[in-house]
Amino acid sequence: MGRKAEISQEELIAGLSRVFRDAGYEGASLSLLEAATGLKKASLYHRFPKGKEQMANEVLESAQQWLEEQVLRPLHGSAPPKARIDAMVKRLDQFYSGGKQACLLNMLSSSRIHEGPFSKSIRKMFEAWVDALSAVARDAGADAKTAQWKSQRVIMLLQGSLVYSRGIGSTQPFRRFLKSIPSELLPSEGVAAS
Amino acid sequence: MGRKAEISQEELIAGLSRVFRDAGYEGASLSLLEAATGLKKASLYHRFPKGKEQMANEVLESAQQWLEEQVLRPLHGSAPPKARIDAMVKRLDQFYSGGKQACLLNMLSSSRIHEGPFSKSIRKMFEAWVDALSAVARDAGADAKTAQWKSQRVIMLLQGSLVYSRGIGSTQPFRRFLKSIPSELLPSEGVAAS
DNA sequence: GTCTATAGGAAGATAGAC
DNA sequence: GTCTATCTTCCTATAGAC
Repeated sequence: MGRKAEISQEELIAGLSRVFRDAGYEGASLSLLEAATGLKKASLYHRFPKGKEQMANEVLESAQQWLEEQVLRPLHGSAPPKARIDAMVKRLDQFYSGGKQACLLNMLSSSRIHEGPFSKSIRKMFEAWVDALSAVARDAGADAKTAQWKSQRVIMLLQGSLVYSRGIGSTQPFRRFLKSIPSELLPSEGVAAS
Repeated sequence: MGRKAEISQEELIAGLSRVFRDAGYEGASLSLLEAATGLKKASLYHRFPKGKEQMANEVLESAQQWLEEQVLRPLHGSAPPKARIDAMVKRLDQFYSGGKQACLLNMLSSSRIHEGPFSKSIRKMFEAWVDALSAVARDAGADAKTAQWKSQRVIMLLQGSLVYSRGIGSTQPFRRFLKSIPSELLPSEGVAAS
């Protein structure tokens, strides 16, 4: 076991993640992954024997873990709805670098690799996220159906604002969306829960 | 000049478009493009001497033309706001095959090809679309700022609903979004314009 | 655990027959 | 205008030295 400046597992995944997020699965060539991690192809294969697909899978798992710990857990907490939402907004702003970084769930859901080895994880993440948001909306007084609907809208607006921001070359739509999240999920003025 | 069952320019572009829309730029290999069009690589190069990038460009131009003729023109028309919106909804449903087909503006805006030969077209299409929607919202009584805001939301929801639909493997979010467009753009009950 | 070197194949692109 | 055949480059993946 060598010592020296071996790259940490965390930094490694972070580097790979950056590439997958802005090039997509097919666009993420081993050369780009080399450049982003500072590791040579052969070294990447040492850590990920099953190659690029395994790299993408571990990046996705890492994102899943981040989502659960940093977003879903706070959302399911017992703080007031507004506080839970504010916590999520803060994390999202960091995670997407204020709108400059794309979402893995978008970038990995096309990959023509036999209809998708990532599909299942992606679907589960979307569903868990919507569920967590629904819980907040219900706690804020919405009925189940309304809560679900509002939550799906927030997820769609998140994805859409990232696509739109990238498309027009400005992070403004994403940042505006972040600020609008509370009003998307919480009841409008004067509507109190029972 | 041979006769026979030569593929029409329209069908050709349609075939290429399908591939770019569900595989993205990097994922759209010449083999896939061959399969989708029935033309061999060399024949594709005969029609598109600059190769794949030109194919993507012409597909994008064709989408732009579709957008202008089928969506922007009706939106800028003189029919009642609700009718103009309904016309757009109908076209969108066809164009995205009820949510089964992705949007070029999303799928082509990552391509790592020197920061994007498509960026300019994509930005212009987004902007033109938002402008057209804004015109409708203003005609329905919204002030300029509100109209712009609502229009951007519709575009984000469109993109987001497609991403989300693909992610969870169901077209339901897209179809629900389509039905919600009028209420997104038009003033809510009882709020009359001056 | 990381590297250089290279195998093996698929990708984008071209030449030239028909 | 379309094809088969070929070229070159890039990609994924492996072998083996250190």
